[in-house]
Amino acid sequence: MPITPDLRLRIMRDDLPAMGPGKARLIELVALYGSISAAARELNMSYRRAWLLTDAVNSSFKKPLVATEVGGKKGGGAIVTEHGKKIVSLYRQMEKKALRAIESDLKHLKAHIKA
Amino acid sequence: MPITPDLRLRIMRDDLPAMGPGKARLIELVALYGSISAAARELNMSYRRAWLLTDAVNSSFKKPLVATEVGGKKGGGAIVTEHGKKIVSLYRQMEKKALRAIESDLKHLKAHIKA
DNA sequence: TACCGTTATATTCTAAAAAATATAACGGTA
DNA sequence: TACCGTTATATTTTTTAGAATATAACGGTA
Repeated sequence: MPITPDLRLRIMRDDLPAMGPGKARLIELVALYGSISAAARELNMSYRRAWLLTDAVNSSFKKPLVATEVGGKKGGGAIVTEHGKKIVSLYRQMEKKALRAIESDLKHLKAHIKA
Repeated sequence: MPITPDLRLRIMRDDLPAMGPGKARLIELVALYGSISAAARELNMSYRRAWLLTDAVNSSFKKPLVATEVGGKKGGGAIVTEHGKKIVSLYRQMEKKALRAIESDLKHLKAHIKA
């Protein structure tokens, strides 16, 4: 089925993205691996970029979504706070709701697009 | 109010965008001006890009959304077909529905973002 | 005929985004 | 002490999306 919707939701703060699909995905992988650099590797993204994204998220929200520590047994690491998990989960739910809201119209629209 | 949602809906056909926010806006301006080049000027977009976008739209849909003619009294021009107007209107409605579907969650999310 | 503004199309240039690279500091372990 | 993998940060390079530029053809008008 080659015709699909691509719905991107970004939450802008002063015209800068505070949350969006890339940041959400990154945070999910940070939660999985406990490391910004491991998440970046998984996404084939430079560590710098991944760090800048987490930094932007943390400085956009009132409370941090990602907590980092440098040095230590594993050299350091990052965890996603409980608060952060709730925020990402809410964001994902919003994506799903938005998609559900258009699915019947989408079916109609698809009928007019070449297969 | 500096915190706003930016919701972009793109309809992908074989991983290429068949309809999206840029194409919809362009088509609306073509309808208004009766010309691809006038629409491009209004959008501060190169004519080439505008033409490529309309071309991509027309070749993605079964029936053309934009009909062009070259030469003639005004040098040529472009009109948006009735079918095209319906498609763009449907797309705009989908955007609105998607936004409405998330507005209450958005309010909740906003509360966690710095003012 | 010589223009005019447009569509249609190709080629070159540019600026923004991301990657690559580099470096320092941290806090553990051997 | 000398590593190790990480966070944190700056600088340089590369990629690439879009702009600029150029050209042809079309169908009217003067």
